[in-house]
Amino acid sequence: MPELPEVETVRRGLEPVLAGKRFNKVEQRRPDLRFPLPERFVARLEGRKVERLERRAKYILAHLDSGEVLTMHLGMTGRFTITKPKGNSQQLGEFTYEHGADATHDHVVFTMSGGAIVTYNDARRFGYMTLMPEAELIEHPHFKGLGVEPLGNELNADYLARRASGKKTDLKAFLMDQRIVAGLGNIYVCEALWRAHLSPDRVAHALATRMGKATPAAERLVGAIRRVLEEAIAAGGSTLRDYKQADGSLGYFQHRFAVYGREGEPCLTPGCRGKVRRKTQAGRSTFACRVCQR
DNA sequence: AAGAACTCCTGTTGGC
DNA sequence: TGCCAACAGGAGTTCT
Repeated sequence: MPELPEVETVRRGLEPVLAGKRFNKVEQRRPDLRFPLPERFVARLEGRKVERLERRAKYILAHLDSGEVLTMHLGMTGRFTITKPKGNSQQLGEFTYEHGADATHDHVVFTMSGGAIVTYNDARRFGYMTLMPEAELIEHPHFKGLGVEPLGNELNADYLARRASGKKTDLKAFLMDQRIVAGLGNIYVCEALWRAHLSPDRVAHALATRMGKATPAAERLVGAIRRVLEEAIAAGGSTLRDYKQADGSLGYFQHRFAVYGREGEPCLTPGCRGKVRRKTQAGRSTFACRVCQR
């Protein structure tokens, strides 16, 4: 489900109920998600304190006082629900959800020392969790080849140009590749390419000159990626704030997309007369305007 | 060996 | 209304 802005929003929502708190009780309701849950999962968590909660790419990382790190990936449909001691619930995910309404896909439940009950729900079970000593994290297959954080300084036009150099794949696949830029997904790749006026079909190495130097297209793309992610995070944050005083429903993803999900509708580029088209690339829907994205 | 296709799983949606 | 194919914010594995 979530891309970087959604994962970051979930992290921010979880932080106050996890960071500095202990796992008083951990319920594991099935042996696996996408992969088997870690060995002795419950025993290694119970009694441990979360020292801090970080995000890397689309992973949420809980650093524990045992020296281990709990990593959580939400896959396509993973979500966390926080139930506060008073009984009202807060959902960090896509859909409105009344806590307790349907526990069919509630797979892991954390009861924290602050009193919050944090439930991981994942219908498709494409999400996963791992638990390992902090030192092993950088060598772990999930993290080792991960590309740069798009909101950090490492993402710049020269980096993109260098990584794109010689790559014959198209820009859509290039940007979806977590080894290049970590955290983008189908929606934000479509949105960033639209903002940069670049066709998803353009060959990736067109971002670089023959000398491997960045092109104006690479510069535009970097700016577009940063801005769309920053705006989305800001929107997620404000939604969460509103929610705290709300009654139990959360319209979480209210961000307005320029192309994603807008097949057949007019392109929003000022002065452009094109329509948004949808096509399938690598089994995923790509939305783009053929007129202003070249 | 890069690049594309296939796969895991369940739920929702839209067309007939 | 029912049925069924298509599709869904991901990414590891297996192919060509």
